[in-house]
Amino acid sequence: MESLTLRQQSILSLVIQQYIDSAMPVSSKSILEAGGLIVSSATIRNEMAVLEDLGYLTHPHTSAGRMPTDKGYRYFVERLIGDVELPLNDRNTIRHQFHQAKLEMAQWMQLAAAVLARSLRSAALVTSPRVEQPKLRHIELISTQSQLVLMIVVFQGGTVRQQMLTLREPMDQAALSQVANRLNAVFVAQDVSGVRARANERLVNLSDFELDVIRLLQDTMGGDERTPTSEIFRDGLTEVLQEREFENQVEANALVRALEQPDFLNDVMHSRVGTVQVVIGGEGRWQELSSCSMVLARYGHEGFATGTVGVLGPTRMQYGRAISTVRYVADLMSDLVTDLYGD
Amino acid sequence: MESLTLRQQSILSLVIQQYIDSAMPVSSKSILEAGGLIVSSATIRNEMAVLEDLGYLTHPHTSAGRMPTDKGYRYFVERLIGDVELPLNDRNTIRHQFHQAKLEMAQWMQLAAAVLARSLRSAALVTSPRVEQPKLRHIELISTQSQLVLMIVVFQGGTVRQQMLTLREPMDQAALSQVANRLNAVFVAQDVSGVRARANERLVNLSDFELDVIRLLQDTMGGDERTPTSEIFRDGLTEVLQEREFENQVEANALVRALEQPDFLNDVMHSRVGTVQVVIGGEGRWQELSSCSMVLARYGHEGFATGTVGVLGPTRMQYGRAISTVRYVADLMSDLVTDLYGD
DNA sequence: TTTAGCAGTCTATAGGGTAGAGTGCTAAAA
DNA sequence: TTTTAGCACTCTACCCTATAGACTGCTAAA
Repeated sequence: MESLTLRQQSILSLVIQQYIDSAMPVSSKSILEAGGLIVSSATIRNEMAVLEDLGYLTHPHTSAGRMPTDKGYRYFVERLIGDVELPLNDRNTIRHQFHQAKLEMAQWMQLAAAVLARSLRSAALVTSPRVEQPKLRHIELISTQSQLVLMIVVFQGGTVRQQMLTLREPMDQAALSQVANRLNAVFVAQDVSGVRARANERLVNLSDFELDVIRLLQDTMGGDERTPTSEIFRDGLTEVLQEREFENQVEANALVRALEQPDFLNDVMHSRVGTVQVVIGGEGRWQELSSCSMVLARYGHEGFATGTVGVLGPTRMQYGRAISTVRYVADLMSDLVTDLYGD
Repeated sequence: MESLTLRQQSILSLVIQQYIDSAMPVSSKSILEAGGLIVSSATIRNEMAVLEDLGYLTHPHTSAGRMPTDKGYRYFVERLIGDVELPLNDRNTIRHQFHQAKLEMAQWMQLAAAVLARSLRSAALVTSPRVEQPKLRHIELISTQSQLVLMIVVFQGGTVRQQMLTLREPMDQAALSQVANRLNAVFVAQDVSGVRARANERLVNLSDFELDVIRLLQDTMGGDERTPTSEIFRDGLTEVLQEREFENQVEANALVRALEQPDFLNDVMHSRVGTVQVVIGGEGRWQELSSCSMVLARYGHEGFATGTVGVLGPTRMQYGRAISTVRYVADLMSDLVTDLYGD
């Protein structure tokens, strides 16, 4: 990333801000009129040509104004916008919206998505917090039909997972409850490795059915990485489809398809590290997002339980506002995780 | 609904079928070429004019072919398509897709939506089964932080709901477990009214905290109708946005907005009665769906636990295939409900 | 009641011409 | 060396017109 003169930085900044507002290529004259610079439009044109040579701006055609490239946005995000905290006013509005919700994780996540979507007029994505080493809190076995059992597993922190398993021979509810009690006595407060260790210790004493349950329990506790343990909440698809760049039906479809694909989303949402991260134009990795940017933030407590919140909009996005809003919502979510999961 | 001559019925049917295929107004000549009728195009034109007078067809402009009105589609669906069972081939394909899933309700519903969406190239909607009079199976209280408690309620049939509540004064986990045990002893196997009755019987013996828990329990069991107890699973938004009628961005946005609005969906999905129901053009009730049709079916067991599956596409929809596919998927889901919830 | 034939209607498309918004370049000014 | 005025040049967006062609609706005959 070359270093730009102050004047070049100002011009780049002005071009980007105007382009974000208007979605139209920006002319040298309109930069002049925006004030702030005391040079002629010809000088601005020269500087713009330089910025284009350096790869920060482009041209749709000869006689059109300039618009930012992904590299331009990147420079803007990393060097030109100060890292402002969200104004008190907005903070209050957002906190107020959360205040009305009951203390339930699922509700909060849906709400977080809604708040982000409406506040930033973008699509919003929120993943549920994933506990790194879940510990068993309670296991329950429920007979539903002669040969079918519903297993309900509650983890510390309150995550609940349910799973069916089939019986080789019929068992009544009393027998099932007895098994559940035995398992609870042994495995409660253990994580996956603890469960494995304790199961191995007492292999001889376990019935076939108990072994089945334990195997399923281990699966549920994170044996296989393929099953994503976190849900994804979405909102604001409408908002982002309003934008100019998605008037074109093909682009719009590509975006909708991407946002409908759980695999794709999991990929995107789980690859984030650090506090707030800005992904511009798919960053070469996700072709579907070539005209989109994402602002993502982790929430929760590293090494314990973490999730991701973020917004997705056109590259022509209000980065400053987006970054501070996403960060603020992530902080609120972190507080909630602390409340729900303890310290 | 006037009665049409056989020839009028044939023409209406042909117009609709061709329009569904091509999305273009259908001319008298193309009806002639489709074969089946041994009359001239002039006669067909006359009949078309009659069908237009009766309200079954329209005209975008004078020199264009005919296209069906909502009334035309309605007549077609109710009288002109025989009620065919889904071909064995398709049945097998669909059953095969479900076969791979584990026996978990949430997974099945997501899968049902995916199967419908792909099989019919439409948006698909599936609501989770709602138990009419849920009975308590187990209640669990988990301390997360000094003043916060997570309540987990398991209903008969395996539905799980979680809810937070705040303590007036700190309690440790042992105390909480004791409360949970007492409540389980009293309230297990009761429905809402049972819970209310038993709570009233022993009001004097209950602590403030226990009263709080019972109140929350009653809420959760369906005290207030506003909280929708069923989730909605979606898929295939992409498919439906591909259709010609949604090239127009305004229409497309209206549809996306409608499908993002939980209230709207709840309204639509819970208002169905009967086996398979076809809603054409929003039926005057839902303006957002003016160019859409829905094919909906209930699944589960009436008076016990029921949900809805359905697809949403342009009014120009393959009704025959849609009806038999939706019905077949609903039947499969009913079987699953029987398996999971017992008879 | 059906049909051939034809006039009339409307759309979709292509061609051509123009205004205007912007740039790039050149040569003079600072 | 940097900045600027001025101007030629480019490209789009828009409007106007003309035309081909796809259908219908009507009329009068079969």
